[in-house]
Amino acid sequence: MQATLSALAEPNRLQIVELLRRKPRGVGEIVDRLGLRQPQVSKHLRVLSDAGLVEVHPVAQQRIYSLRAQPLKELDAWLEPYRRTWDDRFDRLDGVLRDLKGKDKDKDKDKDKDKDKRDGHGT
Amino acid sequence: MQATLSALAEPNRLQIVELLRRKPRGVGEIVDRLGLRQPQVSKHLRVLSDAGLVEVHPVAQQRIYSLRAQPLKELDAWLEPYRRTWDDRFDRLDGVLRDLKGKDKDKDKDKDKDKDKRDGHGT
DNA sequence: CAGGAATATGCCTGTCAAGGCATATTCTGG
DNA sequence: CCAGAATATGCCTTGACAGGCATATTCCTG
Repeated sequence: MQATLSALAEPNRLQIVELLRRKPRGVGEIVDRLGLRQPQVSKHLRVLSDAGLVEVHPVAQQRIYSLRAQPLKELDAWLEPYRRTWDDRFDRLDGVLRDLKGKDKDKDKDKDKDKDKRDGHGT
Repeated sequence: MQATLSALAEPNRLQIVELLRRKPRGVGEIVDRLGLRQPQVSKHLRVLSDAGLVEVHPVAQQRIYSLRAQPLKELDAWLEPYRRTWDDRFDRLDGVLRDLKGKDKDKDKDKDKDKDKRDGHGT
């Protein structure tokens, strides 16, 4: 996840990924389309490859790079819990604010703290 | 999109976001939970804020930060075209490879290549 | 108004990553 | 084996950025 995000955070890399979304392509074609230098594209592809975002298939002296679905699926899965809150959770801010304003000394115990304890974030 | 990805690419920032997914929190609480130094947390929150990922609500001297849905929704939307290809498109690699092997001077039949003259970096 | 809590900012430093460039590497055909 | 195409690597330089720390700022309370 972290790896996926880091890899996609680079603009050129993101473009490469978007380019590969259509179909697999050789390095030269990517160089051509994005107007980048060949070595740099190779390096970006390396990073993407290390992140598992692309895979390569040699054809003669060419290397055809194609997208791998898994990392993006994981990103999709990561978004899942957020999707769930988009509807009702976000506007509970008011409640929290009100709660904070009406706080007193007894809150030192943090009664709502232990309920946060059980999270289970997997990334 | 780019901004969102860059912001989330930083591990601590990602953790902050995941922390805020549960509910809005003040800076101090984040500092406490993640074991980071306060100034650094403030800086990360600043970045997240600039990226539109969080918003702040002052309550006395406290600043309550909460998640904003939009950027994540956009990320979700960005994934949409990929979701579509996860089923059938990715294994068309064989076809492309076969195609490349059997071609001599026949370039790709894509026609959107004339607009790749752009040098800028785009979004 | 003073004191103090909660945050934000400024400055400095070390690290790391991206671009540029030359060159190595791999593969094909003759 | 040689030449050449397609791609990868190594080295160097520079800029962005995260962390550390001191300090400024804001706001509440007595």
